[in-house]
Amino acid sequence: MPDPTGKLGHDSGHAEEASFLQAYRSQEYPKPSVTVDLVIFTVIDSDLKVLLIKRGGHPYKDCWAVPGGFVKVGDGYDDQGESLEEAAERELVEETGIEVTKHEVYLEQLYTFGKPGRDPRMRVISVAYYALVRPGLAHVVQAGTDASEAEWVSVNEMGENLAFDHDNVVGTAIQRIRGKLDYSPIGFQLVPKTFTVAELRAVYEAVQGRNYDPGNFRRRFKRMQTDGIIEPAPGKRQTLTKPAKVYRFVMGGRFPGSSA
Amino acid sequence: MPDPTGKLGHDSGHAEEASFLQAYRSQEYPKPSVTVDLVIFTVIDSDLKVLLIKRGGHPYKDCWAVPGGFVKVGDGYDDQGESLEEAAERELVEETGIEVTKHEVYLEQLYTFGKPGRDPRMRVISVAYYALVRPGLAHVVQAGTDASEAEWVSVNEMGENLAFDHDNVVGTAIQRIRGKLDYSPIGFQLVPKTFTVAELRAVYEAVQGRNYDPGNFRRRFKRMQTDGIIEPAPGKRQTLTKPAKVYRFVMGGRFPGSSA
DNA sequence: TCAAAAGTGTTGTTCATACACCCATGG
DNA sequence: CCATGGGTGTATGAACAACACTTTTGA
Repeated sequence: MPDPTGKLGHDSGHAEEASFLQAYRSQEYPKPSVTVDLVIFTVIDSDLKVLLIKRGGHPYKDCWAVPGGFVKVGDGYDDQGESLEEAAERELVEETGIEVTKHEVYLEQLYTFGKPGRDPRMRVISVAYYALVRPGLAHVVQAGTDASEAEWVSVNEMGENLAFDHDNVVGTAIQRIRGKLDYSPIGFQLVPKTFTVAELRAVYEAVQGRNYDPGNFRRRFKRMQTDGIIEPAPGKRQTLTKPAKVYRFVMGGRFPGSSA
Repeated sequence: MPDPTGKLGHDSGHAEEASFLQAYRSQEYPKPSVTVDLVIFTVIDSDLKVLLIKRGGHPYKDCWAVPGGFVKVGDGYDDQGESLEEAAERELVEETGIEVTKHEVYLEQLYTFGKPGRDPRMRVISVAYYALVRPGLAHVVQAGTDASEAEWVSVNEMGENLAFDHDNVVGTAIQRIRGKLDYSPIGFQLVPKTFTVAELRAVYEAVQGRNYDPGNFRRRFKRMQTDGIIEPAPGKRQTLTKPAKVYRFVMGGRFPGSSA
């Protein structure tokens, strides 16, 4: 939208017209490469994990990094390529074999990282997304990856040695989901489609990195139920001791305070 | 970060790496244009306003749009150009004459819009920022704009007829500040450096589009004071009737719940 | 003196936290 | 029977909302 012509607009014969033409002939200006990076979360064994990929080539060879790829840009007027969201979904399928619509994966734009020098080869601007994958789907990962090593890494065991500025990217993503957990329904995206109170609580504890009082959490859970956010589901869950009721997330029910 | 070489990346020797990079630099893939758009807010007459610019050229000639410009990308290894943040700051100065550091303007990345076709001329990916400008500085705008019309437009009087997808951009920005107002100190960025309780309340009302109970808001105000977020400032503010005490924002005091 | 805005008090509701407690089941 | 975890009750305090109320000023 910002447009080159807009400000200088009146195409009279000013010195500004030069830059007008330059801007319009898009090839004159150098353009950055634009990629989409994906921070993919899941919860395994009550532990928040991120999908990392071991880099096979330079730079940062043998370092762990977050999966990502170039945004497909068309080459003309007719074809302007894919959207950022589509690029992110495509990347998710390529890396994990998981399809967003089919598996009801939550995918949201996180932040755009564009500091010069973050990729030593060239100017790269990277639009980061984060995805929340249900535990049951986590296994699919092995199949989707081509040759490169992929692994679920606990956010607690993760050092500060990721490739590029991916430490920052992952850190930002963690902050985001921690912040959103309390006032948006993202917690349900990290739990099986039917779940018990304790399972949801485990997710909350994994994300926030602290313990919740079981009784208080149950009350909070009940409030969500009366608000129509969750509802009982048929069946029970077998635990170590007493079997527990299972619930499911109600897609239509609006979360309190989530007008957006 | 996603990298081209990463996935394919079986490049063996270091010697090869240089030439590999050179080879890669040749633009095999088409790249998008990347711009920075700016949603600049201020509060005038207890009304939330956005700075819009009338477009002089096509497309969307004579439509109102949000200011924006291209991100400067270097053309080589040494120079990779300016960061997104720098581009946003530069754009702010160019359009309004306001300097971020000097005038303590709040500037934050909002969202990245990249749908194909949003600019009919070419593929444009636009990283949007929003800025919060104190009322006293709003006048500077007239000076900074070159030829093109610029105007503070009330968000309430704004239709759905902005250029490109700028309706969406502005709408997203409004949502953002509405959401952040309650749990972050952004409200102080829309008020003079010293302010009264009523002035801050007016800002809150302008942003949220609803009225706050003066008594209750005062209590909330006091709580911020005991929390060390704001402190009394010397002087008084002359109002229509009874003069009011003025306060100032304490830069160091951390906002409750704003760990990030 | 009167309107308007500054400033205070009171009450009720909701929600988070802490913590004590009962109940059912598998070992 | 007994430990574990499912499930319930109660008390406290913080914060918000609604609303009545007093005080201070300029016109």
